[in-house]
Amino acid sequence: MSSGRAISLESLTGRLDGLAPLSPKDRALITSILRDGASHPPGSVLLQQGQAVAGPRLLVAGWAWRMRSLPNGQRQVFALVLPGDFIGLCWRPRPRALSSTVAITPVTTCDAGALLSEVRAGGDSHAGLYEALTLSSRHDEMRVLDQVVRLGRQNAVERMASFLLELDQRLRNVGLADDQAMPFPLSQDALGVVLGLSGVHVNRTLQTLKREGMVELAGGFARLLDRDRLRTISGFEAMARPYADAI
Amino acid sequence: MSSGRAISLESLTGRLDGLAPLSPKDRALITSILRDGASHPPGSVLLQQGQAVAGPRLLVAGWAWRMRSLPNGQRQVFALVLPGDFIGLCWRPRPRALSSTVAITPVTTCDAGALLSEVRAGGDSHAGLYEALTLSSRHDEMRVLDQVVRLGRQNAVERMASFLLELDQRLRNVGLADDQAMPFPLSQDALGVVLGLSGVHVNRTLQTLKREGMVELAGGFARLLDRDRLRTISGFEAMARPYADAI
DNA sequence: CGGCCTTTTGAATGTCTTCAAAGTGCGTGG
DNA sequence: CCACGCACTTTGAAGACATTCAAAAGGCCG
Repeated sequence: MSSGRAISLESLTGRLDGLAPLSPKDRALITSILRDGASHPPGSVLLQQGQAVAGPRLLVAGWAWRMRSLPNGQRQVFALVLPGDFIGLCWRPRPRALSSTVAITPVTTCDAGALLSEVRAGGDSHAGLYEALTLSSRHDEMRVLDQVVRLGRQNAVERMASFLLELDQRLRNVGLADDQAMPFPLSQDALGVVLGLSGVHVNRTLQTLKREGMVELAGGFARLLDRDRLRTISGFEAMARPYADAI
Repeated sequence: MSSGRAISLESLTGRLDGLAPLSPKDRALITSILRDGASHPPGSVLLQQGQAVAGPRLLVAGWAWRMRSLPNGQRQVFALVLPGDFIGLCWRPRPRALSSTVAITPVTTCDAGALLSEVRAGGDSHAGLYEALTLSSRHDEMRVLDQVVRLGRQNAVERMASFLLELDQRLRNVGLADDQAMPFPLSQDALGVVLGLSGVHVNRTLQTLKREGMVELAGGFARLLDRDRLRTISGFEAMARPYADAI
């Protein structure tokens, strides 16, 4: 877990504490599951659609996507999974996965099974962490709805703006980006898969945003130079919404 | 609750029992909440995005859509809500709604707050119903993923086929449709809103399906004349998947 | 019958995809 | 150090799919 892309313990507890106040016991539990991680090369299937979930894991470093593979060989992405996000988190025993989770970059994950069972067994002593985990799942759902809006109602430029703002907010939230720049390991083709666009059109769309001075994208990093204009273009405050309890 | 479109008690308990075996106590509880319903005209907002949920309700008759209103006046539909579906079902106190639910047709709903609190308080005595409710929410999530696939990867004919099959399966599952026909109260414009297409293009798409003898659509009813071919066209077995436990 | 909503049709336009090829950057091995 | 290979980016041109605008036709209810 030495990658520069790995979430720090502070950022992880910070993110969850922002969702619901954590007790010292909660923090200790989080610390304990971070002890040993597993590495997965790009393309690794972290969770297979239709199969029973072995146990929840925490993504610590790298990027993955949550997607469905279609019978005709196509695939559709529902959301990105970033450091600090859980994979296969579910309160019922051995649930079956509705979607696959696949590593895009090299990825590090930790077993979160112990965390889940401790919280479940702990009752009130882990009420804060329980609440934080539930809210975290809620946000996953919210991001899928954002994706529906992108795919259903937005053109290429709008999708790109909305998606870049989402990434910006999420990565800053876990301390992996700052005001200046964020890591951006996606190829233009991969970006097209996420946004439901061809790689060629992603290229032209990015050129527009660059020409207008809103975005810089090079060397594995992205800079949002004009967030206000991007927000205007994106058309909905996908990521400006408070991280609040939500159906 | 006299509408011909209302779900019967048998169908409702049947649907939930298919998700998880219900006890007699579960069935009595379901019966009790069906006693009095409220009527809402088309366009009624049953649940408002961003607002705290007053309490869960059960849709008994009529159709609604779960959607988001965008700042620019556009709207995006995430899923249809049909008789037997819950609205605002959530295990946490006073959650905030991520999406609005709006009546398309005249609608009847029942308060399901008592059901939720009884199940929560009842512990093991309502384990079956608890499981059924949780799975029901899971299926709502699954249908949103189906919608993402439609919007992201399918053309007009494919979307239409996939959507009609979904409706067919869901309505038959609650006894509101049979092998022959299903009620179909949506105008072509409304259908376009659901599928992310213009009303005009919905019209042309339907003509294709009718000309090919796959669908009949008139007088508020739809007939799927060639389900096999529709399944082939739809490209993914959205609704043929077993209603199983799933992430 | 008249009004209103819905469906149908035509034509022009727009956005994105596809195919093909050229250009760029970077690491590996000679 | 240079040459090569490979993946990614960029560019052009043609075509597919869906939208928009406008108008005509159909159906239902007062």
